[in-house]
Amino acid sequence: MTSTQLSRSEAKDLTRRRLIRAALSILDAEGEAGLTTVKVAKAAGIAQSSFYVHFKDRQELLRVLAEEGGERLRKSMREARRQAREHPDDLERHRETFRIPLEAICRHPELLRIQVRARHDPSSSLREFAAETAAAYREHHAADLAALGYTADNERDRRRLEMIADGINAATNALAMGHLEGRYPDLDEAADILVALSRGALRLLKSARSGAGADHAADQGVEQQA
Amino acid sequence: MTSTQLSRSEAKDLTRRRLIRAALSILDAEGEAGLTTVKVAKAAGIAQSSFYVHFKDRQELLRVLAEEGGERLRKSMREARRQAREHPDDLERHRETFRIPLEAICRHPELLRIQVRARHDPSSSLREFAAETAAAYREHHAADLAALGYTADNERDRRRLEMIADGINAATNALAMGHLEGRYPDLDEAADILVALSRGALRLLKSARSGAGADHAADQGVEQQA
DNA sequence: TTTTTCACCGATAGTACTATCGGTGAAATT
DNA sequence: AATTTCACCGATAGTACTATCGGTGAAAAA
Repeated sequence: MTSTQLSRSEAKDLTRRRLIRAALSILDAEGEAGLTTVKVAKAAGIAQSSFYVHFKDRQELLRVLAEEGGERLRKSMREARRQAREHPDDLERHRETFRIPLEAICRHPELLRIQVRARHDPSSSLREFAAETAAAYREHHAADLAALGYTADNERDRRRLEMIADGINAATNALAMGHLEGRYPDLDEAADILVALSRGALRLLKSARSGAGADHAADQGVEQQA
Repeated sequence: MTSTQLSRSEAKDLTRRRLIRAALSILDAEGEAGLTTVKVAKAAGIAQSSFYVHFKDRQELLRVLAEEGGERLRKSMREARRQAREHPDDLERHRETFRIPLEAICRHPELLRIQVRARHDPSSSLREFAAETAAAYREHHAADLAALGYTADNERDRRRLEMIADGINAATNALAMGHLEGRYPDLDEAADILVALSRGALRLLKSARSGAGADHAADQGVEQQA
């Protein structure tokens, strides 16, 4: 009953969408090694040879998946930032900055899984994409922290801010994964942990501004001042 | 000139070691998909068919690699803890707790890479091993934090401690990777960041003990708690 | 010395996949 | 209505890998 007589190009486009959707699902479920033209075509309901009507070769499918996935991720991140910024309360904004990415990951865990996997697999065709995505995440998170009022105005602080963002980012992924695996039932609690982690690190950053030169010799005095 | 007439079993053992060494190197360089009996045998200097003299099949090689890798990792971790505990000074010990794992990772980055990769690859034969290793890391880190004086004596605190350990662990990996990629030249600085991150989170843990009004979690009425 | 063992070899059957090719019928164009 | 286009099909060549098999010579055992 659904078929409203499709034009040829509409039908082709639909098939292409089915292929991509099937590929994404297989990629998540079986990994890049399990993503074969046979499986994708079968899952999309066409002959294996017809796969090549839509993609030049297997590589091109991977490339398209990377673009699509990247676009979804970026969109998801933009939306998350927008939401977080809306909160008027300072503390609440800080917390939202961490809770929303957690939720975003939990909404599309397959994208993160695929990205993390590709990032560490030297044989992956998606490696470049994964590296870019990871870098974008770092910068994104660094910008978030900066938006919370922790500006870095010299080289050392900028590097530290990037390290903190990198670490918080990794922790966010780990906690989101733990939540999905059922180990951490409460996402809000995970957000609290992230807020607490970032507080400690950002205190280091703040105090660094007042301190003098020597790299880590300085932090011996850091301890916990009021 | 090196050959001191080896006995047959000695020669076989040597070949086996060569196979394992070659396999580990290929696994790191090309990923699990690139690890073929052809490549491993060739790299070890024997015929492809002779591979089966040493291993029942490809799976068994993977299994052995997982065991060997796991053993090395555990040994490395044990040693790291031992060293960290030796430091008499409190602050220094806290710092060593984070610096030493960083160094351990940098000494054997291939083991972490392989583990992380396997952990996120559903098609990996090493997945179970990777999951166990990751769990061991979490517990290990939680124990380290407990050793620093942050005991968790109720269910909520234990769960939080585990989350913190998980997050710190992920951050440790991320910073070590960043160091290896050349983004963070100074490992000591990375250790400082980790100390700072943990400080903030552990403060949350402490304050939880003193009672009611922690940051935000309290308002959820979170607790069941006997 | 004679016999047995066995680590290693080359050849090859079997499997799974990628990518191409010519054919087909319905949609689109003329 | 006649013609062209093209999404899809089945068949298949080509490639890369796994795993087995019988053979060989030197070490080990008798």
